[in-house]
Amino acid sequence: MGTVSNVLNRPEAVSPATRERVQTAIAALGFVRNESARHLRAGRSRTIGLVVLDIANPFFTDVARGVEDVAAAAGLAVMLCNSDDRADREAAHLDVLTEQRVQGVLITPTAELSPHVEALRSRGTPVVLLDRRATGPDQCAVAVDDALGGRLAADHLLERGHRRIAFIGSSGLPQVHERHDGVAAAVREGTGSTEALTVFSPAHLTVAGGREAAAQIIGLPAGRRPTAAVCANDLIALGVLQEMVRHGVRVPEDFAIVGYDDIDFAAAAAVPLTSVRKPRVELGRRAVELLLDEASDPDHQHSQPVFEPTLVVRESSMVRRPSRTVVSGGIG
Amino acid sequence: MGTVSNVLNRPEAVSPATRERVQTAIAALGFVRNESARHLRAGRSRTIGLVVLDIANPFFTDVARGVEDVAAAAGLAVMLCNSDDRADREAAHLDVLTEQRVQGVLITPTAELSPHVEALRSRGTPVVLLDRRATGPDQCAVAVDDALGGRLAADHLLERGHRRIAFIGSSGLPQVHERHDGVAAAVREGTGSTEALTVFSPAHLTVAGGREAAAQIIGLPAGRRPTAAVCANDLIALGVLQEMVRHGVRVPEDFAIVGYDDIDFAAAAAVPLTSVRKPRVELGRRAVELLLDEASDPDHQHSQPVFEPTLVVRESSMVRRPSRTVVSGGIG
DNA sequence: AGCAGCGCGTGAAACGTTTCAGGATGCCTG
DNA sequence: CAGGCATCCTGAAACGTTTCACGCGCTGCT
Repeated sequence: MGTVSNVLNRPEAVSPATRERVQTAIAALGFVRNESARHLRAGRSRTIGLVVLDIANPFFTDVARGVEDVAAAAGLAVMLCNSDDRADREAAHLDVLTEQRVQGVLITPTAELSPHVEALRSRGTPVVLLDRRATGPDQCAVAVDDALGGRLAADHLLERGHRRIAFIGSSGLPQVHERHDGVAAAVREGTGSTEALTVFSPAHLTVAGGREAAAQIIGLPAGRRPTAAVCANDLIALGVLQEMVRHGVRVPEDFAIVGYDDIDFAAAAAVPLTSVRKPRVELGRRAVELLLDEASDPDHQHSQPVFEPTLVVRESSMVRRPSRTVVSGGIG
Repeated sequence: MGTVSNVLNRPEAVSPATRERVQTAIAALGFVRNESARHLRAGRSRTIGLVVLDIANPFFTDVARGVEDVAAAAGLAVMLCNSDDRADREAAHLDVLTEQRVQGVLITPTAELSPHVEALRSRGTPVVLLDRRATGPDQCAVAVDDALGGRLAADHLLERGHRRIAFIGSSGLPQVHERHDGVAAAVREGTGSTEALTVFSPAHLTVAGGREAAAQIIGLPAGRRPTAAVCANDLIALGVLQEMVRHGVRVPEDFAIVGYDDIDFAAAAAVPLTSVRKPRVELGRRAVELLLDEASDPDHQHSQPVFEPTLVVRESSMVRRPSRTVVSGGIG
């Protein structure tokens, strides 16, 4: 009935008497609007999608918190989807979101950019990349200067006297690649050598992945073993820490560790972790703001803010190496 | 068009030629079904809601993983909602889920059972309580025997010689209350005294809440200070640990800590945490299974499985107190 | 007193899908 | 060759909401 709709949406257009009567009826019947019907009629839904790489990584739950705050304030529901860094799961989630005709999608994509993302955009659905740089100027993206982050981490270790450094992180993700490049550049400039950096690529960016990489490092002959590691995220760093401790390798005395993201658990670790801090909640908030603008403003200008990370120094890297100012990464 | 619908839903009812033709057209136009229209017509949606107390608590993300696994296998999308232990946010989420006519809701409710939950059930929407006992026989619930969990934790500490024990957890949540009761019963039986147990109720079941309680404990005169704590969850335990370490209190020598949930980070803590393990993923899986049964089976029998927790002993409680077999909690 | 205009309520159409009755076509059988 | 039947497609109705045109009755102005 038209009047009911008016009572709910434009109560001022209904006489007080009728309004009252309708509201009583609504309360008595326990009537609740059917969102699907509203959506069907309106052509636009009141939901946005958020697709993350790993829901078990507190970094992403913090981002999600920022997303939910802003979305809720705008009256939007959030569908939180976990791709687990698998393209097929990501695609499946994107299909569902497409069928639901969500108003927009925030996504930290898996390694390769799925055609499903393009399909969404070509339908006119705004897509904002999260913690990932845009591939072109025609879309919004909220990113972090990961080359800088990598550089901060590496410079810190170099300053402490480390001359054989490991970078631990799978190679697929561009943001991880950027971190690696930052580390590599800093190490090259700091040591004059390209051999001072060893790269380890565990299968996943998880605690288990960290343990796996640490086991490899421990397996190296002492002379070629790195004395410190920059990890692609804090989960890896925690895994490395666990495995080192388990094998009696002292952190930071025998091996220094720097994580990335600065999740809350980094500070609570067996040895509190030095980490590269990103504005987690703010990333999420900002991403939704861009999404909302793109969805509502007809002459929306795409925007690609890049946040600056900072280094938070804690115990896991707080030792100065005996100062042999050897420049090349030779046998030590 | 009816034929298109048939091609998508009952392809065998369409001649191969037409089928082919329609599929080509679908691909060419990038046609994607409108889920809202399907839902409107069908009367039932293909979405379920999951409302958790704290998305930043890894316990709940592990539960969510179990939920997603089973839901995805059944072709259902999951709306993950975070109530942050606030009744108003929970109510808002439940309203949204009601408007979306979700097929069912899994919820770990805040302290008091919201009337919104009853409203949902009276509309015929199945609601399964998660990590929470049912209030009556007329609903499904997946719970853990938290009295047993509390008992396991307390017995362990008593066995190690502790005679003044703290329980740290806000009083509002029934599951926390049950843990407390288990601890209290064990302490009473083990010491013959009711004064051996002190309860601390931080504002939230978070790391910050743990720090808050630890500060209180540290503030007590040495003679009345507990020598160990059972925490209502692992986040609290981590907070307690941090604060103790910060104040130079040695764990476990000066103060033993037992957590609850056994999240992955418990093992990675500064001092690896003894914790009461719950089958996290399994809780989620089971909850969805019950939900699906209730939603589809006309003569569904409500079921209220209770899982048994186990104690995982780690370093945070691994010291035997000097064996003064004092029975009452006197000045020590 | 008559009419313009306003305030409010009514009813129908439309959103995109599924379902189902009905109709067209062609084949088989008697 | 006619009747019956199976196969496949077509068209209309329905889901619940919003929107919009319309119409009714009242107020106030001339």
